[in-house]
Amino acid sequence: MAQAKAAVWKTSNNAYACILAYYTYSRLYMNKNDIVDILEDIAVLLELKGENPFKIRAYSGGARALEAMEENLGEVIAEDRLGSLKGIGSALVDKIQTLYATGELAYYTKLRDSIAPGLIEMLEIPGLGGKKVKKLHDALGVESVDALQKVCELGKVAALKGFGAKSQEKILIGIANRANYAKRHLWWKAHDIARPILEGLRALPEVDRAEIAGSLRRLKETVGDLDFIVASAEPEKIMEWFTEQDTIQEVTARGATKSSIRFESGLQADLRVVPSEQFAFALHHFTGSKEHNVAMRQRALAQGFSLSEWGLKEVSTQELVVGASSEEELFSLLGLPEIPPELREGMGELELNAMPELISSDQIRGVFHNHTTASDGHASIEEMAQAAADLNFDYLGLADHSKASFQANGLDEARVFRQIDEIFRFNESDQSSIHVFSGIECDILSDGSLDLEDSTLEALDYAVMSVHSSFSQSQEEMTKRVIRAIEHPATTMLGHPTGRILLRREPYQIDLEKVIDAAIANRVIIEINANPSRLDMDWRLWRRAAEKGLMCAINPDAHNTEGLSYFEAGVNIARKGGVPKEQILNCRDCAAVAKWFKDRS
DNA sequence: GCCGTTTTCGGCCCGACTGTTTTCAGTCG
Repeated sequence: MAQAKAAVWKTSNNAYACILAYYTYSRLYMNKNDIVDILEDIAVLLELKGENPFKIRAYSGGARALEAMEENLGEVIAEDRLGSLKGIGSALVDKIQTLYATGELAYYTKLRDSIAPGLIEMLEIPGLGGKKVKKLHDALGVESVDALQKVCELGKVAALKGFGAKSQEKILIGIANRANYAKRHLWWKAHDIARPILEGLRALPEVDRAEIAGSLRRLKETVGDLDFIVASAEPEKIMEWFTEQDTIQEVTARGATKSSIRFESGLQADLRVVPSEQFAFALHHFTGSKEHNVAMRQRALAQGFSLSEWGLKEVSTQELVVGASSEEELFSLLGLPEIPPELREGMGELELNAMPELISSDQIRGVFHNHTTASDGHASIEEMAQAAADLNFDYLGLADHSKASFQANGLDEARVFRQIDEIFRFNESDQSSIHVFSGIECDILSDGSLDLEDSTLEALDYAVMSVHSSFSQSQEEMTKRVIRAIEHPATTMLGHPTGRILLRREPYQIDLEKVIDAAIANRVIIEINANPSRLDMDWRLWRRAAEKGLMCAINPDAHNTEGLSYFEAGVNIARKGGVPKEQILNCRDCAAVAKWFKDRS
């Protein structure tokens, strides 16, 4: 349901008008994902209409069936095979074909027009579903969140049959916290909250096993909520411990085997306690992703089994197959090698012949692209080097800003040479337990030229080139600009290639396919900027880019000593992208790195 | 609205939890 709500939000009002105009005037066929969104919208709208729940389910089921279909939609329609998909009957065939061919659907337009947009927004309030929203609308004439707040404050909701004082209070709290609750959270911050809870759970004597599931376990860059899965024969005591954590703002559900809590940041956490024999299945199910689970269930069905969080059943007899004590065994029951959680995104991981070897943090020998007090950092060369040594690194790269980044106290030519000198003296001194490479984070100016003289860049060990200005250029201009910088002989690495700030700033327009090809052709490294708010370049692009030969560097972009530890977030992304260690510069020793800087091999 | 079929319509995934009601409806995942 959460997904259906999101879909409505996505295609509501103006957005839908844009999609419609796009397909109406472009003579393009509507793509599969837009049709899936519309089917999900219809399901939500029907819910608000108080329609037959099975009809509603038929629409969301149809959306899922369409989404899971791997073949080309145009071909399937042309060959008249749409109706043979399970979950898509004659009515949906008609609607999907109409949408595909015209981009429009009168049934949908009429349905949308009959429902106040405010009602869809009301579904975002926890505890309110289609039926309750309909009741609030029918009984009290409520058509917006604002109106709902007013009737709650007047006590009218509590007087409604089926509601009560508690429901009214919950709605008011839900309205007040709506922005927070809808938020996603950076993996790094969510992990900080989750780790002590997981450790606490594991320390309880009643707990056999405990894991964190969901997108946190899959190492997604942002996380919606936390899912803890625990194996135990005594759920009561675990529930008690979980719901009495002092970091909790609110307990939103507390049952015998399932509880939900909310932290001050708005982050929600669910805990499920299952018997030990179900643990592997529950952990796998709640780790997801949804797409991965769909693919797994399809594979099971093809072998005569039905897979769920409870276990693996024989379809013909409905009897449980022999259990699995681990996820590895679960995968093996379906003839698969164990797929690491971070690869479970429904992106063809079931079809991989061999699982890629994923790197680990202890293979990282050092990091590049970090700042000192010379520009906008908060620690000196010595302090940063000591912090790097404390992390057991063999080397540290320092890359302060160049002069165009005036706001960051960027270095001009003279200051660059002074810093090179300081780093040289540091490396020669007794206090250096690790080697410091002298680098720069040089601005790529708006025309693609570089912010420092060639002779200055050549005096450095390496140079990271980054865009820090003119973000609103067209995709064509930006792509050309960045590729020009990549083609400069002094360029060692490209910094944060899209400039995105997660949950805050969209990436700038850039054709990364072309950028990747140019980087490969020029032996230029693209970084994984490991700042938890960036994680740029995105993991979704890495598998294919690495297969084509792109080199990677994991760069914490640290502005203080603590920031060096962000490299762990970059390791997560390299794992998720399946980048092999041979193509990660940080996995090489100091001499090999120096060699790469010299001749790029 | 889909499916399967005893072909013309009945059943549809389901368990956990909350709140309101006192046996159940609605929400959530």
